[in-house]
Amino acid sequence: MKKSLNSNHLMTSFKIHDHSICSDRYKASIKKYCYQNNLELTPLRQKVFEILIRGHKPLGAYEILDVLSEEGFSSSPPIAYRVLDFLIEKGLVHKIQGLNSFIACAYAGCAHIPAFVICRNCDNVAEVKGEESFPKASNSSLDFKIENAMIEILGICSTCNDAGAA
Amino acid sequence: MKKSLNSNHLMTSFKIHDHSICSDRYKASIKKYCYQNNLELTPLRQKVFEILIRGHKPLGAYEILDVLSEEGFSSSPPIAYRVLDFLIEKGLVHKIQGLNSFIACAYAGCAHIPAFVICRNCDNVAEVKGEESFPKASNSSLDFKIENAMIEILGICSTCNDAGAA
DNA sequence: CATTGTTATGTTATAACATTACATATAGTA
DNA sequence: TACTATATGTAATGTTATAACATAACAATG
Repeated sequence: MKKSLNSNHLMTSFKIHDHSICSDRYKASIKKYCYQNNLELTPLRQKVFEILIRGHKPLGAYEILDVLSEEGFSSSPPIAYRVLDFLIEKGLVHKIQGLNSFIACAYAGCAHIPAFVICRNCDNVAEVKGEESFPKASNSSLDFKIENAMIEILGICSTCNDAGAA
Repeated sequence: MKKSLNSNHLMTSFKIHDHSICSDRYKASIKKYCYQNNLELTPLRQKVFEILIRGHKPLGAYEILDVLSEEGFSSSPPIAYRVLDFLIEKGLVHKIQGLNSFIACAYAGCAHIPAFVICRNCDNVAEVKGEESFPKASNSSLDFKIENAMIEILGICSTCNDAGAA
């Protein structure tokens, strides 16, 4: 069985780890996805994605703009929002509504309902597959046609918990 | 067994119904809750809550402010946000993150993880209990201490679906 | 009954997040 | 060449939310 990107993602997001491994996986993942789907991975798009995968913390649009500005790119708001819209539409990035912020998809190219596990202490976020963790969110007995779902779980990760965070 | 407030809530939110029944239930519910918990249910708080329970559509803070203004109340932003913060803190109102809007709690006084079923056509929203519909959101095998969750299910309600909404 | 403390309300200004509308650039192609 | 589509650039504006400060209303206490 093929191992999906970051199959042990939940553990790594909240732990000290060699992030270059994550980073390389994300990069390979977006390149492959864009190539297979004939999507233009322009320098700007690549840059925004690269900024997002520097860590496991979601970034706000204006944080992304600050980094773009520092690194020589244009940085008026639509620059970020347009690229983010593109990446979100293609399923390469998700928006975390509760934080008004954005995070690279951990399962790009793999149909899923995203669910996020958010540590309120260290701000790291792990993505898990909603349909596995919360089956009813995608397959419900409700008299309702489900199209999409937002699942955001808040709390304290084990690392912060062990360190005694309130 | 005691019937909880709006046990058939999911059905009524999306259907034509005698809303005065819902309305009376919400009002009784907040009064009882405030009385039991020694909370001041001031005219402003009562008004904001009353505005929210006029229908099953969540309202944005500025929509609430417009109504307050029309109906002779002060209407600078903090007026609404402060009352909403109070009502949210007490569990009488929830914020729907995906819509930047607010809705009265259907299960006030009853500990629960709220989950929302949102029709993208008619904008009505039904609240269901997250821990019943999505048990893993509250009781997880994840190595993570869950404190809260936001579950928002998007799609088309049966009424809109039957009416042929795209 | 004056003082103090507390909770709630009121107002201005501004921060933070997001979009509209329009201009320019670039690449492919009839 | 000129037409088309896509991507990027920029100014202005819209929307959502909070900070900071001032006042009102009321209860508790000496």
